[in-house]
Amino acid sequence: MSNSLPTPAGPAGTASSRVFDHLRKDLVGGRFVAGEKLAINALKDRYQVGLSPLREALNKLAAYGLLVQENQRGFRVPKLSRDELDDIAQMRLEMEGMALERAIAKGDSLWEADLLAAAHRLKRADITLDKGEEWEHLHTQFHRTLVAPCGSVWLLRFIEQLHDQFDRYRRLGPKMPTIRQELDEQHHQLVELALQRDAKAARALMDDHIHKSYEVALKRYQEHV
Amino acid sequence: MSNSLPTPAGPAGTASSRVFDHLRKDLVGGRFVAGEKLAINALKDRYQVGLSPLREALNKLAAYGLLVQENQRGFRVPKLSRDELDDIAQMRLEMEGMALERAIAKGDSLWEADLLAAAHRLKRADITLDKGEEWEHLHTQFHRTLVAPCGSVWLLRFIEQLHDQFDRYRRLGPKMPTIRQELDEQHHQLVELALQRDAKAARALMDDHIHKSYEVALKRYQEHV
DNA sequence: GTAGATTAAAAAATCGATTATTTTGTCTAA
DNA sequence: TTAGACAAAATAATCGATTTTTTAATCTAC
Repeated sequence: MSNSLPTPAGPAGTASSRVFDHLRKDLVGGRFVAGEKLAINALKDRYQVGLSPLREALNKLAAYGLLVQENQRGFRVPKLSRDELDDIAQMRLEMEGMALERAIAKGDSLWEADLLAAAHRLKRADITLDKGEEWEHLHTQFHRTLVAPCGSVWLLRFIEQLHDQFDRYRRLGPKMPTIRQELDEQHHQLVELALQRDAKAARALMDDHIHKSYEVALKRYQEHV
Repeated sequence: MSNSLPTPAGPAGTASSRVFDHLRKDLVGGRFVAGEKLAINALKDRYQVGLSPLREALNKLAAYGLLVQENQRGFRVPKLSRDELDDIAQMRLEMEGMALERAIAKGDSLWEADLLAAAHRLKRADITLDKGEEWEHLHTQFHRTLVAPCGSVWLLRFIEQLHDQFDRYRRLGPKMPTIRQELDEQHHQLVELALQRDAKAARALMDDHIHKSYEVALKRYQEHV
């Protein structure tokens, strides 16, 4: 996939790619206030990095949609809005539904194994009572695995981007264990339907899953305003 | 649309945004060889800009998908492939079809006027025998106008991105006047169907339009390899 | 000859300082 | 008071030089 975003940079990566990954996580995880203007000098200290790599990371994040750049007045965290949340959720419905159907048509047995593994890891992390980012990462990974063999690099790319945007809403507040459990069960049902190659039922469930997630995100958003 | 790419920066914009716009045009217009490694120092001279703003522009283009960035080894122009062209075309079918249906459902009379105007300008430019980028710009503008009132910022954003990618293939070689005329007629038929609010027929025509464009792009790609 | 090590040249990434622009605060005149 | 002008401070953008890493070239041991 020659066009995908750089994979997370380990200790060997450049300063720019490391701060990009870190900032992306923090932006998606709600560590910044929506609408906030970023104080570049403060970020320099916070992420222990020089001005040049920092600015390069900020530029990438702006092109990716996690920041807004205004000429001569730096970078801000994009505002949140009900309309945009609705937009993002609807786009997720269309695109992840499409991707899931294709993945079910194309996925091989290696995919089946990966999917089971991803679901298992996610469930385990849930039991181990979610220390920080761990569950979030495995959750992202699960959804990524689910649609991975859809055959379209661009579809996957857009879905990833939409997930990041969606999570800015979903992760506004603290955990909601009640709904969470319901959503977790759907993950396993999704695996089952995928293994049975029941595209229609899987898509319906995916729609429901996204819709329930949307309700969580909307509640968070409304509480947060 | 708080999240869209920066609008073209006039003389008042920053060096970074100006070189971004320029590079974007050149990349889409096939002024670079696919797969080519970019010599940053050469670009500095070519675009008359310092290293910092240039690198910021390159970073944005990489996040946008018009460049590939490899840690510690700079930037390259993405390779072209048949598979990717197919992917892009299929995504265009799905997304522009969706956008057009929604635009027809939502567009008001101002949109109708804009659409007629955009189509007219495009036709005129065609008669005036296309001096350089002019036709390309009006063509982009026409397609943008067509789907503009679809109501989804993210859908529009993705379509824009796909157009840029698609045009890397379509604009590989010289003009093809024969097919071009056929495609130009479709632009007017699209306007007509849009004004009649015939979503179904409009979408069918759009599918055909994209399919014909795809055939042009594919031919160009195959000749170019 | 050829794989592997060594060095020299080139290129990428980063730093520290400078310049340009915006923002803030203060003052003045209606 | 309050709109507008001005100056001072803060911030953004850019430059030029330095450091780091990769690439190319050369050499050596088998």
